[in-house]
Amino acid sequence: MTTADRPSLLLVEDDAVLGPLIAELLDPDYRVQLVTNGRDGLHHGLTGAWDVMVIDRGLPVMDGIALIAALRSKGIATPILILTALGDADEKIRGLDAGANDYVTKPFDAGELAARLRALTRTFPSPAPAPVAIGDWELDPTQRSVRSVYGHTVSLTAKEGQLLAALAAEPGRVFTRDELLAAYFHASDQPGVIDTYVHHLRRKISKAVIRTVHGLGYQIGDAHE
Amino acid sequence: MTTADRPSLLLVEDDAVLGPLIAELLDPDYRVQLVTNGRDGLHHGLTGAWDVMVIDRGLPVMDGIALIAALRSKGIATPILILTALGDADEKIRGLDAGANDYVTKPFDAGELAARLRALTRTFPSPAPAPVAIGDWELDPTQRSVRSVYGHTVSLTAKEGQLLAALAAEPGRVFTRDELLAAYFHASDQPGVIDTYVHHLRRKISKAVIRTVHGLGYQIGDAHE
DNA sequence: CCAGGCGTTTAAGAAACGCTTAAGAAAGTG
DNA sequence: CACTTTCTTAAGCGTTTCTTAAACGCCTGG
Repeated sequence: MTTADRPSLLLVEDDAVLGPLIAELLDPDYRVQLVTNGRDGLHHGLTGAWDVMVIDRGLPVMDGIALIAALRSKGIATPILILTALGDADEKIRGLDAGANDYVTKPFDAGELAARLRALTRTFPSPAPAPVAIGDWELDPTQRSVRSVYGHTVSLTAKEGQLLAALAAEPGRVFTRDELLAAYFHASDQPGVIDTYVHHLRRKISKAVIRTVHGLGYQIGDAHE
Repeated sequence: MTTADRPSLLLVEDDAVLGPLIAELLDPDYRVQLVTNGRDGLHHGLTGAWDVMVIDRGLPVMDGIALIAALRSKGIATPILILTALGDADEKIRGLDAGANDYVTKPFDAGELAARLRALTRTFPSPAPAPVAIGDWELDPTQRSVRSVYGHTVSLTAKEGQLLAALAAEPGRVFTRDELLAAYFHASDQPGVIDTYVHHLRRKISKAVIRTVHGLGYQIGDAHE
């Protein structure tokens, strides 16, 4: 997962034409995930770490208002913008009071939508991703450092952090050098780079954290204990 | 300051009829202070502790957009709603990008305005103007000076104070240059400005206060144990 | 047990990044 | 309006990080 990318946006829109259109419209500025009904919206909204959500008022399976109320009741504080054809004042009041932060009616101006999204993301800084546990250590991706269970903190470089995060993402799985290379380094790099960074990590953290699988690659934790 | 009463609302509206009308409309839910020009708006906005502001787009003495930009550049983060007759998309974009959080066009529905204000005040649970401790230093709430534990006082410029306050607001968190830039400087500024102010702060206060995280940004406190 | 492959460790050049300085532009002040 | 302070840009230089490469040691199959 790349960290310093565009903000992530969850778009819940059932219209088969409008959905992809809006997604494309927002694509230059956001990493857009499009889902087409309320149930999927709820699932993604609860499980993903979104910077902002755009939700259609009228949705199949689960209504937009109900979706927002459900998300808010679960403690999701992500800014939400309602996008809908229903423009009368009572509808707006109901949507905003359900927990939405803004309300835009179709037809909408693309620039205005973008500006309103900017205003929302500006005031709600993205929540920090959760730290990853690795044996006796804890990796904080936002800070690029690992802290041992007894308070000692070691700071990592960008590549060291990416490599460690990649391995820790699926404990027990063996990653080949080529997999790691393709995901986090330049395509032109030699597979030997990985060895070098594994060495750096072992020196900084502890030798036992990363295990070598001879002839295959590297692995973290969870072998057969 | 703020009692456990209704939230405080600063209304900047020059129309002699509409101003008192809106004030009366909002009176059941807010403690409304009405001023009728941009200069007074700026003065009240800077000196008072407001929960939310409603600002007219077209104002005598100082334009609404200019007023908002001025408030934001001084570090005022209070939610702002623009209320205006100018409804075309470009105007909205300009207003929102100047730092407003919402934009309502006249004629407006009273219930919708109230709902949008609720959405704004709900999401911003009122600022906490507490003095901030930074290592051996204490940052004055006015953000214009720091005092060391042994009485020595150093005065800061506005930007220096804002930068330090931003970093100190979340000790341990790493802020990227872009985050700091977006929050407290003009959008057109180069990220390098941050480096310059970090240098100024380190010279005025002490080198150890602000930590560099290579490739990411800057951080205060909470890293070396 | 030996040989060849594979992994580990070091070192060093290249590239990216941050620090510092200086100077012009803008804003504030009397 | 002139003066001072503050803000912003840009460029040179030093440091950290990235990548390559080569020497050395360990593992595994025959």
